[in-house]
Amino acid sequence: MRKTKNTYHHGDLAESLLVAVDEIATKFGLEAVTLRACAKLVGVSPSAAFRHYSDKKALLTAFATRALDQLSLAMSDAQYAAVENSSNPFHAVCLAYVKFALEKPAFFRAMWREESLYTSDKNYIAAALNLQAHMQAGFADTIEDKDPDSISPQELLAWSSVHGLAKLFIEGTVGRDNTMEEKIERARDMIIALDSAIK
Amino acid sequence: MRKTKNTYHHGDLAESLLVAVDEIATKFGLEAVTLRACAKLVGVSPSAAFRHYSDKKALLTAFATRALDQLSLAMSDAQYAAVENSSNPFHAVCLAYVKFALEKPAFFRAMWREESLYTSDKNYIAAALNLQAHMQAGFADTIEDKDPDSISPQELLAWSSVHGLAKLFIEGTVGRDNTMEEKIERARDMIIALDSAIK
DNA sequence: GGACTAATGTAAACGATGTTCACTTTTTTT
DNA sequence: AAAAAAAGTGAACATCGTTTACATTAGTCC
Repeated sequence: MRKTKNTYHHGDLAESLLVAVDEIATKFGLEAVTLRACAKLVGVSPSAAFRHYSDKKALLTAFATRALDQLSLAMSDAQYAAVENSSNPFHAVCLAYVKFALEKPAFFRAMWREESLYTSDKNYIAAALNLQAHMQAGFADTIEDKDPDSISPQELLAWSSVHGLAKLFIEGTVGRDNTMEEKIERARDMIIALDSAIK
Repeated sequence: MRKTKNTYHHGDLAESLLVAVDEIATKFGLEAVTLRACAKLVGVSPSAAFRHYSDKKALLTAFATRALDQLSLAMSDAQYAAVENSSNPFHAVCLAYVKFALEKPAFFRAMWREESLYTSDKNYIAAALNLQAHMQAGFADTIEDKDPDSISPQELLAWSSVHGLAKLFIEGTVGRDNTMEEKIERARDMIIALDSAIK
């Protein structure tokens, strides 16, 4: 797989650390992500990480940025598929958002943890704006929008509600004893209610 | 103010620690809340806290519970005032939710930080259910609800959207360079959109 | 009113974490 | 081939949450 001849120089530590964050977060939760654990997983001394990231926060910001991109991708995939099936793209995009949160909670939580992110980071902001664009693209045919640069109240409602539902699910505030399927069903119902409120 | 005669026994350390959490969180943010800092602020040794809370998490859970109660109160106040003024109670309750988040971000964030809370704590769950009840009470005249025990899709939409908007504001994802007034205005607009989607 | 007990505090220590610093090893440049 | 830059190491530090053994106070019972 990877040439482990020269063990001193790693090759692409920056990337490997991100993979390590992924692994640990997925397996043991975001709280278990520690610099030392990542370093150990990669097989490198803790201080090595600082050659590539100024901070733990910087590493997590990079990870969050990547997570945002994944979500954007999932949403545009869903939209594309909906157009193919000639089903409702608005529904599809909204549902994709909630589904992503349910299926990859570590990623979803990571991308919105302001307290452990540099939310002013250029790449992070760009990814967030990109996500917003994908969101609005999904709304395009459903919500009439005069000014495509700003967010209309309807768009804000749509985004807020899927975001909020995802959060409520993940926090366990809502649907604590629902199965995954039931949660998705509830999400679908909410999105239908949302739909009728928007057009 | 407080009799500082006997410095050994504090009197009501459990309560004082909660006040300390409040002070530090409000002044320096939730991340600055550390057991040692709280203890120092109260004037007590770090280990003393463990006589009253099994954990840092337990302390934060108690704080979150209190925050939930405050939010419940703010919402029922808003509802009451709206009824007095014969303005729209649904709008009032929703706006109160977002306003609380904007005005007391530390509290709002504290109550939803699953990662640092015992979300299965009895009191915490009770407070969360109570909040939900206040929410639904605010919706009562607006959203027709067959089964008052469960949450209808419309109610879920309402809750999700105000919760989501609050989060988006606090995270800085939306309205990063809006003033407080502008944010409230946007919230109002969103709630109006929500309203027309629900009845 | 004193003795016993429970409650509540302290001080010192531990392991884990993020981070820094002086140093070494490899890679790149010239 | 030499010099400079890049990427890694290991030891150390401060801080944090937490535990342990001990000290002090408050409450209760005879």
